[in-house]
Amino acid sequence: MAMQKKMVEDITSMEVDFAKWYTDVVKKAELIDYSSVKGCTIIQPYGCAIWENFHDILDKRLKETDHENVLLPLLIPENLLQKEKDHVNGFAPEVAWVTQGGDEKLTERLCVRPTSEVLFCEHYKKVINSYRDLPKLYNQWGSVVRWEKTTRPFLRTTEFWWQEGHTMHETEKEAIDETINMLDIYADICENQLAIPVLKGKKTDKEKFAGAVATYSIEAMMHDGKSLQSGTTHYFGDGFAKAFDITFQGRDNKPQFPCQTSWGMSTRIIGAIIMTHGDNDGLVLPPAVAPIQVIVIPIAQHKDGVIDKATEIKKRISAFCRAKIDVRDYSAGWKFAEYEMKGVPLRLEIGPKDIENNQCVIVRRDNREKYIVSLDNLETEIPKLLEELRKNLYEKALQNRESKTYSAKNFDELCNIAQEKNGFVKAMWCGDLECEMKIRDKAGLSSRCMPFAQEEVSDVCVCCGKPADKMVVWGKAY
RNA sequence: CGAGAUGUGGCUCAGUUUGGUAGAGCGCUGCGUUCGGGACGCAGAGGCCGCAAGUUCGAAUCUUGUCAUCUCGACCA
Repeated sequence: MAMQKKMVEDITSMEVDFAKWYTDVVKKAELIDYSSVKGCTIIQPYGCAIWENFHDILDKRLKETDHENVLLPLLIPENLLQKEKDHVNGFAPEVAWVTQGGDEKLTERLCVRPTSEVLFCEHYKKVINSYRDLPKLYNQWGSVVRWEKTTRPFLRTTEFWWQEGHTMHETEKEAIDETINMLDIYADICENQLAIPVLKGKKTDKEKFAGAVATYSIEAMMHDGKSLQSGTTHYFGDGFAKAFDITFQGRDNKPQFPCQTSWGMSTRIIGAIIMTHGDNDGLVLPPAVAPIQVIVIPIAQHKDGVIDKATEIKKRISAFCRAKIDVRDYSAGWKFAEYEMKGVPLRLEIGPKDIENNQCVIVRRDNREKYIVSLDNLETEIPKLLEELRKNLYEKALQNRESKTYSAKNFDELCNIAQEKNGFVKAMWCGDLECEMKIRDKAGLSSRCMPFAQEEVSDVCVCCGKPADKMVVWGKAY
């Protein structure tokens, strides 16, 4: 009997070690490679293609809502960064500095942008003069650098790619609406395209962005019950505008400060996709961002006409989906495993018997269900299956979240849940930082957000017992 | 940043205790046989042993430093 040889492509199963499973998937699916600088990763073609698909989806939504893309510098002079106190204090520990140009020491050091608020402010000061210049709805696609102590592929890297929207508005209401509308767009893309259910809510003061009046986020639950902040929007009021002396002449002919927002989603979302949908065979990609939606695999491809027929089918379905054909000289089984690892939503097998019967076999990645489909029906069946797969991914993710969501009325309950389970805990909070800190230190949970969809778990704070009317979702986070 | 672990062909690792001139499996290349769930045979190619300094006649192996990766913790818009 032949010895079963060790498969180098083996992926650690999630139940054994979720963290290792994650890095195995990231590496084996060839999403990223490490560079020689700590926390800096190379996003490989397959990972990059996922990001590009995400980029296209979001960019389209931004343009539909009148946002314009710009490109700002990578470097920020120190004095500029210093202008807004809270902001600089928040970011100081994690900025990288350029101190030398060629052989010459710089008279003023330059920071590599950790985010671009101050750059946008400097520019907005110049281009905003009248209420007629507002709103300004700018967005930038680019990368930023944050010198993190602990890094993990996609989830927290030293350099990461993202979009950062920075907008200026005439009124407070308009700016607040912008932060909420953007959060809605983020949530909509997550849920309807990426099949990731999210909680929309407001961050506590402790968790909010340095310099913001309010921060909102969408929180997604990963397969292991941990939370991943997957998109954020900030309302700044006129704090930055004052610090940077940005004024415009109002409708009343008087100088006024505009109100500002910023918001971003990053390559971290790829981590969310992996940890929401992936399984022990590797990635499972939602069709909207899958670089390959249908992989065509010719069976017994050495036989006459098989490759021709498969190529013809690939060309035909390319009209309505991202399709690829693999005619490499690997066994069919090898290819099956390969594309399952890469999370390709649908596999289309076509062999001599199929050709004879004018049919093919389509297999779904999410549940391995096999369908025998007439070649006459590909145009209707493939989109239908892709959509069913998306729905199923969403349902499974939602079910996972719901099965790992608990509620606690008092501190003991909260601690017990935190001790025994991984997941979200709904509990009331009085609003005091002290209670939030105690919950972090004693229960090991941080506040994820105060969901817009509030529920009254009880009427007193889970920590101090004083009257409370805010429900907070607590959890462990990436 | 604290504690621990690791770094040897593309990948997974052995070799380090006791210093003596580098190994295996997989992958890769070529040819042939296979081909509906990770096929097989034969023949090949491929390694400044993370980097730097030191000890030594001699270092993958010992010493020091440094960089990176992983795990846990602290930190983390």
